[in-house]
Amino acid sequence: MPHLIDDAEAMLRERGFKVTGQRTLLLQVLAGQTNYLDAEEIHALAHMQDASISLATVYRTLNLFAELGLVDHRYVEPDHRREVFRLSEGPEQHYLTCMRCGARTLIHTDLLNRMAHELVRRKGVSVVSACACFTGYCAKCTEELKAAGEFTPPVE
Amino acid sequence: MPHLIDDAEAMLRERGFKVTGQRTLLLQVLAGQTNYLDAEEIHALAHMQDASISLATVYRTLNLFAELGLVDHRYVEPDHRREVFRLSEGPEQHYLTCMRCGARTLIHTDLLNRMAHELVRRKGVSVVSACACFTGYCAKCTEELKAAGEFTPPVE
DNA sequence: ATTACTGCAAAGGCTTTGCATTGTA
DNA sequence: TACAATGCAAAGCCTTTGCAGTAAT
Repeated sequence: MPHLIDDAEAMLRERGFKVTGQRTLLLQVLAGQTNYLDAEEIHALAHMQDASISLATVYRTLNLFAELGLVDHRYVEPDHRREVFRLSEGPEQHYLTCMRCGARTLIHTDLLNRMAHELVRRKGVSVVSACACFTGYCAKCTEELKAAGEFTPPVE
Repeated sequence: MPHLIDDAEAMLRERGFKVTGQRTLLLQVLAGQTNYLDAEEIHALAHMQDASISLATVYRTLNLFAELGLVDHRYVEPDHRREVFRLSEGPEQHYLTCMRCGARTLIHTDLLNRMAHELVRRKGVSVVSACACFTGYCAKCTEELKAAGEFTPPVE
């Protein structure tokens, strides 16, 4: 875990960026999370360690990290309103977001990767990032809605 | 094609909504397009027929149509900034959007549908909509970048 | 005659940006 | 000492909303 942060800082220096307290702090915050968080959530966590860090810096830093490939950034909520971020180590994660309770159900992405590969092979394009957003109801809400007879059968 | 509009208008009436000139016009505009368009593009097209139609009405109408299932609405651009709309007849379409020239490459969605079905089967969830956004370079730009030696091999 | 719908302009929510200041190298 | 990075506040961008007026049933 500290490894990751050291590597990231080395990368920053290598590319001529400065290693500031804010950048180190944000790396620590991100390293402590496995889920995707939005900028405000990340800011709130960072703020506990350094009350002076600004939201603007959080945005600027996350965007820099994304450009450097240090973080994944995606839209996960059904409304695609806010972007979410996560350190980019580890496997890609995709979710189904529940329209009723907001719960996220993790999705295996082997099929998504297959789609990307097929695209490359068949169309000659290059895929830089793939994002899948599923919207619907989580298992619990699906049950409850069925039990209540309020269930309009969805697309599938 | 007029069929489609008549059906939509019948549906509006059935559900207690009024069939206004603006709604009919927007149905016509949408019926004349196969691609996804954003609200401003749709407004521009409608504006040519009725200079008094407002962007607010376009948004309200598109959202109503989406709730009624008359239009698909999704985020297609890499930045996910603006939502795009299309009449929901016809098969789902997904794209890879080129980061260099903006071109959209159509993607077959059988694998995406398989993903959705697997999700339902394995996790007990219900899938209402699935959205896949691929970002990268189109075939032409991939070629050109390779030729220019400017190509950093992407994720795939 | 109702009551939904529209246009306008203002507000909302998330993100970016200009500028003076601070801090890294 | 240079110059990138920061904080603050303002602006940007897309979308929604309140309200008074208009139009569909």
